[in-house]
Order: sequence, then structure tokens, then C-alpha cells
Amino acid sequence: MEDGTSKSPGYCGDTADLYDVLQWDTRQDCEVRQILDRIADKWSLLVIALLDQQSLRFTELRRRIDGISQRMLARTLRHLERDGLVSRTVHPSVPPRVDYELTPLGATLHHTIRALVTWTEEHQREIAYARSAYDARVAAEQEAMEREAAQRDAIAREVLAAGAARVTRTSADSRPR
Amino acid sequence: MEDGTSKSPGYCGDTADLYDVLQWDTRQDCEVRQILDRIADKWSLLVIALLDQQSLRFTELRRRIDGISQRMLARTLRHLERDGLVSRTVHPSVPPRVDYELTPLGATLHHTIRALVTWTEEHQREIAYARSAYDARVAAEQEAMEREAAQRDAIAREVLAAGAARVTRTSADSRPR
DNA sequence: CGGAATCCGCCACGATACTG
DNA sequence: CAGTATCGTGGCGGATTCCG
Repeated sequence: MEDGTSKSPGYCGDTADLYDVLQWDTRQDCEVRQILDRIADKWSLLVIALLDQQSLRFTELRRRIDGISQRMLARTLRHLERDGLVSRTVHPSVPPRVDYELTPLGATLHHTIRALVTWTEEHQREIAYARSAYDARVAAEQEAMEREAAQRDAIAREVLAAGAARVTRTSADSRPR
Repeated sequence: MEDGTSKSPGYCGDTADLYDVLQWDTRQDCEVRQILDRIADKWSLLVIALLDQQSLRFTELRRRIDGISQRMLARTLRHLERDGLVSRTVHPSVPPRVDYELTPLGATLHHTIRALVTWTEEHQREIAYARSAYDARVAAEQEAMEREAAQRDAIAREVLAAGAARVTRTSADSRPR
């Protein structure tokens, strides 16, 4: 089975059905986070998006996503199937044909994901701008640091040179004694 | 700088501003996916959720999240700051005090994230059920496989025993010759 | 064609120690 | 308190091979 969900020992239990939504912060390191990590996965997102439009077979998905390895596609599909988000249909024919499609549950997820993606698309430019601004700031700071270091270095060298000269003189003075 | 966004060579460029939203599937392996991977991150989600309620300082976040390493918290915060989602305010005092709070941009994200988390919470049980059903199916299949294998094994042993007996007889018959 | 299994590089993450 | 720097490691993900 390679690596499954690995029912972590940190399973916090669903004893509290009606927990305060305003406090999903601390205790949510149980199942919710895990599910989120799975569906927010890079490939899962793509697969769900593609399957919303129509059912597809393995190779079609592989071609469309282009960049995914067969291993990751198989893994992703099995995960989604396990979570009940996509359904797998095997047509007994030669060559074998397997179709994947979104379950009703998966379809509801799609809307939410779409919202997230839409947000990202809408604010893409703002984020890019913020990033460049941040990077510029950091670069400026680093440059300032380097200039300062260079200055310190220069001063240190000067002092050392003067000290060496003084030492030479001093030793010359003390030698006769 | 350790490891940053690592502007991947796969940067597809934002040349197409008005791309068909219905086809964000294939070409989205550019910036959108990267942004999504960042904000849909396990820790980022938590930090954003926590900061929506009020501004917090480093250690407060650390305590509340509980399970995050100082390294990941620092990384996450710097990422979010770079993306312009949270703002960092340093109060020059002893001991030093740093406050983090959501920017307006980050506040807009919070609603979307909340929607995603809400979806997860709402369908948590369905997913858990689907998983157990899937696991049960797989376990049953594997058990069937093993039973079949055991049967094959028994049959094979029987045949081998019979064959050995025949061989013994045959060799006994052929010895006198 | 649709996978499963194996090998392996690499880096993301965690734990620790040190700085200011 | 609020980080940065360093090291060790687990597992993610890619390439390859084989099976039904």
C-alpha cells in the first residue's frame, strides 16, 4: 500500500460535533488539516478541475496535466477515490478502459476550489507587486549591510596599519635597553 | 536567504491577462498554482485564521498553533509578509516586541479560506465514511487474494507430491533395466 | 492501456544551538 | 523575546521496469 493516510496518533477524535467555529484554530490539527492538505494538493486541484467538465480516462488526464508523472497521477486518483471525491469505472474491454469522474461530493468541492482559485487570480497582481516590493526592500537592506561591512573593514585595516607602525617604533626604542 | 520562492524556470509569464477562466486547467502551472500552494499551506492557513481575530506577537502565535517549530513559523510569517498578506511591526523596546496582523489583502483571503475550511468541516464525516468504505473494500480484496493464493499453493503442493510419487515409482521400474 | 513495484535523489521539515 | 544558522532525516516525487 506504500504510504496511506497513516492514521496518525494525533487523531484528536470527533467527540465535539458542535465546536465553536470561531475556535477551529487550535484543535484543528486533527482531521480537518489533513483533509485540507490533501485536497489543496497541487495535483488534486488540477484533477478535480479537469473532471468537473467531463469524465476522463487515465491517459487523457495524463496528457492534459502534462508535467505529472504516472505515479503521482495514480496516487492522486486513488486518494481522491478513497475520499469519495471521484469515482473509478472499469470497462472490461481490450484494451482496458478506465473512466474517472467527479462524485456529487467532489462536485461540491469544485465550487469551493474555484472560489479559491478565483481569489488567487484576482489578487495575483497585488501579490506580485507586494513580492517585488519586499524583495527590493530586502535587497536594499543587504546592500546597506555590505557597504557598512566594507567601511568597517577599511577602518580596521587602517587602525591595524597604524598599530603595526607604532609597535615597530616601540620595539626599536626598547631594544637598546 | 535559505530557500525562497525559487522563481522556477517554468514561469509562464502573465502575457495573457484575459485568459478563459474555464481553461485555467492546463496553463495554470505558472504563478497561480504557486500562490495557491503557498496560501493553502497547512501553517499559512492557521496563521491567517488566527490573525483575523487580532494582531499577535511571535510567541503568542507559537503557543497557539502548538506543533509548529519556530523555524516554520518564521518562514511562514516571512512568506506571508512577502506576499503582502500580513504586516510585521517592530516595537523598539526591551525585550523586543514584534506584532503581526492581517493586511486588507490578507483579510479578503480569510473569507475564502474560511469557506474552504467550512466545506471541509461540513463534509468531514462523508469523507471519513468514504475512506473506511474504501479501506474495507481493499482489505476484503486483499484477503480474497490471499485465500486464492493459499488455495493455489495447496494445489501446487498436492500436484508436486503426486508427481514425486510417480517419479519414484518410475525410477524404481526403470532401475532393473 | 492502466496501473503496481522498485530504486533513488533531493529538499522540506524538525530539533538544536547560537545571536542580538 | 525574536529570530538566524546548521545539521540530520523522512518522505515526496520522478524515472524505470514489469504485469494483466
